[in-house]
Amino acid sequence: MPVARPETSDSRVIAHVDMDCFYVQGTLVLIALDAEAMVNFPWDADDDVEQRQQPNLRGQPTAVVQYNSWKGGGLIAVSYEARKFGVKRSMRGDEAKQVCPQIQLVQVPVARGKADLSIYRDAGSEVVSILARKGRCERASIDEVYLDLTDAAQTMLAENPPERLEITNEEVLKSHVLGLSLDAGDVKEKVREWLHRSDADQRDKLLACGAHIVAKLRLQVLKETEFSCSAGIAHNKMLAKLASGMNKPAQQIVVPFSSVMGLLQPLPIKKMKQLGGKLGTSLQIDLGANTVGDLLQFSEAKLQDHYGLNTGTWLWNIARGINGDEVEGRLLPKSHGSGKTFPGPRALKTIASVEHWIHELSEELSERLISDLDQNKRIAHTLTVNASAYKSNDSDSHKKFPSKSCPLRYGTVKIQEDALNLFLAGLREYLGPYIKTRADQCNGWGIIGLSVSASKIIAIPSGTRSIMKYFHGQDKSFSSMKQLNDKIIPGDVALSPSGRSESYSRLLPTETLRGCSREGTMNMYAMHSLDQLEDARTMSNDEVGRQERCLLMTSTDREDPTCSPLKQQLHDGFTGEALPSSSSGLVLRALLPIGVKLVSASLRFGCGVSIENNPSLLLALHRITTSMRSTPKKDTEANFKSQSIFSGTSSILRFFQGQASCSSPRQECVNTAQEIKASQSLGSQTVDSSSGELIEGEFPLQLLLTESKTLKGAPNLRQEERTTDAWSYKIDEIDPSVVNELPPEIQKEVQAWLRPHKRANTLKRGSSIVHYFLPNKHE
DNA sequence: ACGGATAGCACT
DNA sequence: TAGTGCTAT
Repeated sequence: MPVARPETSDSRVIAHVDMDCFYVQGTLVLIALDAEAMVNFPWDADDDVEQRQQPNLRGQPTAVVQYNSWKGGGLIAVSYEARKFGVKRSMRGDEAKQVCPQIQLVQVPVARGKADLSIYRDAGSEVVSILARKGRCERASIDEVYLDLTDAAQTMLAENPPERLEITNEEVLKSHVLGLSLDAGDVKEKVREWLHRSDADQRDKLLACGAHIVAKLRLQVLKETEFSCSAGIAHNKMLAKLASGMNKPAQQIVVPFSSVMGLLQPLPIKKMKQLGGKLGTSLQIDLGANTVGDLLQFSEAKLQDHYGLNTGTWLWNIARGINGDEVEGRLLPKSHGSGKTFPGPRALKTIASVEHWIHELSEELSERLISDLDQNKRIAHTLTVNASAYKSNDSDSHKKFPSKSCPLRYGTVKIQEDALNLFLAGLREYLGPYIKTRADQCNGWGIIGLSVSASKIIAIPSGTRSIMKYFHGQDKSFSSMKQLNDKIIPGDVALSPSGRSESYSRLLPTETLRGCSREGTMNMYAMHSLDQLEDARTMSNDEVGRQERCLLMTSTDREDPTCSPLKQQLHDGFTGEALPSSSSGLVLRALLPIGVKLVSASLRFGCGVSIENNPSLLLALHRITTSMRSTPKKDTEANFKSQSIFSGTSSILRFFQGQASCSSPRQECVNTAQEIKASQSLGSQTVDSSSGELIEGEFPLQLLLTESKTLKGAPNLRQEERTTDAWSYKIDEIDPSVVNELPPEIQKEVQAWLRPHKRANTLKRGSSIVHYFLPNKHE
């Protein structure tokens, strides 16, 4: 009973909308295509035959297939026409041809030797941007959303109740209403009657309003995208989802409260979301429950005994049509991944081949991360590598390949290197203590699947607004994340030429380029929209700036710019020219700590100043702001607080002043993920908190600056894991008078930042920089 | 010795 | 936390 039970009488209006179809290639393709969405698109009739234009596949049995060389490829989507022939997802292309000889097979685009689903994702985003207009919207998958239309429905009911509402579109009359007897007569008339009757239950009226709203939305989607979709309208997510699949394609259905039990009772348990797998099987076998109705006989306690508190309560609830899950207002995915399988004979057996594919996957991932940053101002914080492998000779050949993750550094090359290192660390662990990695040999192992993914994607905070405003003369930033999302996501979906690596600078607005090039050639990526970078640039205006730039250059940036075309380009973007000097030394002094923090974070996370690395600066700043923020306990970013690396100014200053020149970092290999971690942790222990002195005689940051070299042979895994102590930031040692030199509009904020204990409580949370730069309260 | 590529989430 | 497992499409 510790689990809270959601309201039994749920009068929310929730819709689940499911795309029936999908995209094209320049024009149109589809996932589970549907007649209405079909427009002409190129089609490859038989791989070896010439391409011919298929003007119209409307109404024809069609399927989308990826990788056709082996048994015709695998189907990932099947049109409704083809389904009638028994064609099913996950069939082979050849099988599909057997049961449906006339089937048209459309191929998923291939990029970098792997299936590329970006067009589907883009299509999904298009639809989301439309569906999000009328209420809270949650992107549930690439082609599904949940909508919370409660507010809109209530408003509608108050202002324009159904019984007075004239039909503005016929679509709503095509709604299905679960439980409405359809035996006789004019169905439309009955639906009209149901939707508009004035004596209806309040909740039914709300649903009726929801039906109107959804009908309009679906028409809008069709009009703007040519995609059709189906929808379920009910009082909660579970019911809406369940219903949306009942009448496809291009239809919608309402689930009145009164028909919920009738719907669920006979429903095979496996049809319920979440119960399609092992849990559902267990319910059948262990409890003998084959329908949802069968679950009713079990007490909540009994279900909890079997499946735990949460799952038990959840089961008890859904058997009764109760589901309190909220519609999360989230239009964007929480992670990005790129993966590929190498089945059977194609298994990867050499480090070199693995490296190749990791590079390919990482490249795609990096591209998508840049797009995300560009379009949504979000930064991913964690890089994870996963693999599935087999061991042919050894005993426990069924061990799972461990997944490994590390902080994510932006930049294709960095991701490639980090990913490879993560893989190698995983492989080492997988193979056990004996590592024989003579490359290019049959080592008795094979890699069947590889995937590289990025998670912990967090929107860039807007903590430095007023400061940015001062330096920039105007406020281009967003005051809040929500605003940012609202502004960027829905409208701008189709705008930018989603990050091709050919020319990053071409993606920059000319305004940005002007601003940067005039002042030197630090060609900062995406500077235009990111106020934090303004700070970063300002910070680089004097000798400290010079040292920064020096420090920020990685060894490979400096020494080996030609290791890849991209790298070359990036290198070309940075010339290390002096930047104009600052106007006010005092301002700089006041802001120096911020700059130092930036630099420190940059170093810590191994980023350098180059186009592709500027996202890392953002990342760094983000880490700073999140780690400095005094975190409400519910804050999911609370984890960053333990990393508070910016707590020590005097020592930092000393540190910088002590570095008269920037010596060439010695080349050192970072061999494993552990070492990456260790070295990055090292950044925060550069200065000892008590003494304020460098811990090691040799400049330890050099370790950070070295790129990890690609390993072809055995990784040399060191076990030592250094633990870190955060610096303690001596805020009091900053001369308070510098604040007076600051422009009035930011004085208050900086002051509060310098003396948080005095000002913290008086300042409003939210838009203020103080919010982000407060030291952490402990626990 | 193939169902592929991707996501999200709960649990530990 | 990071890593595993399950579920879904």
